[in-house]
Amino acid sequence: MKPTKKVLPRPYFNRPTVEVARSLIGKYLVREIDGRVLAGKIVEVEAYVGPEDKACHASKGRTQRTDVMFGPAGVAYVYLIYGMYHCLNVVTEREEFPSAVLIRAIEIDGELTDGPGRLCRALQIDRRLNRADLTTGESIWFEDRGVALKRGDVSAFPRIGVEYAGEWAQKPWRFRLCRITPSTRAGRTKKQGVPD
DNA sequence: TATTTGATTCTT
DNA sequence: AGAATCAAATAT
Repeated sequence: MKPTKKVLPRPYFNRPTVEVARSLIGKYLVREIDGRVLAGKIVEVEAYVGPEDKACHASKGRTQRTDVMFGPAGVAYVYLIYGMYHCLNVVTEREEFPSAVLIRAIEIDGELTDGPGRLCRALQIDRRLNRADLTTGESIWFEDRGVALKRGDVSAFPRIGVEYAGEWAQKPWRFRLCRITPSTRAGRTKKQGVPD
C-alpha cells in the first residue's frame, strides 16, 4: 500500500505555541526544489508567544515586518537577520495573536544542520517564502512521518540570542530532541515547568 | 534622514 | 572577542 504523505494541516498550528513547538520535534520539514525533495527531521525549535513576550518580534507592535504573525496559523514568517542569515518560523495560534515557532535545527539523512541560518541556507529558504502557506504540501511543508518519541526525549532550555528580553529570556521555550543517556539524565534535574 | 540593533555564523 | 552586512526599528 502506497504511503500517504501526512502534511500537517492548519489546525495543527492553530494551538498554543509552546505545544506546537514541543510537538514539532520529530516531525519533518520538507522542501521541494525543482522536483527534488529534501526532508529533515526537526530536532530543535523555539516558541515566540504573543504580544507580551519581549523576545517575540511582534511585542513591538504590528508592523510591516511582524504583520504576518498576526495572521492565520500555518504560514511562514521568514526574515533576514544580521544582514546575512534567514530564519524560518511557522505562525501559530488564532489570528490577531502574534506568535510563531522558529525552526532551529534539523537532521537530513542523519546529518545535523544546526542553526536557523544554516538550515535556511541548506533548504534554500529566503524572504521570498515569507507569508507562504506551509499547509499545501507544495514547495515547503511539514510532515508527520510517524516518529514515536518517548517521554523525556524532548528537553526544554532557555531561548538563544534574546538576552534583551529580560525575564522573558529565561522562559524554557527552546525544545530539543535529546537522546537520554545516564550522563545527560544526571544533568537534567530541573523540570522547568514545561507541559508534556 | 541618520543611527542603532539584531530569534546568527564564522574567523581571529 | 569581533567582523560580516543590511532591513527594520528607533532616534533626530
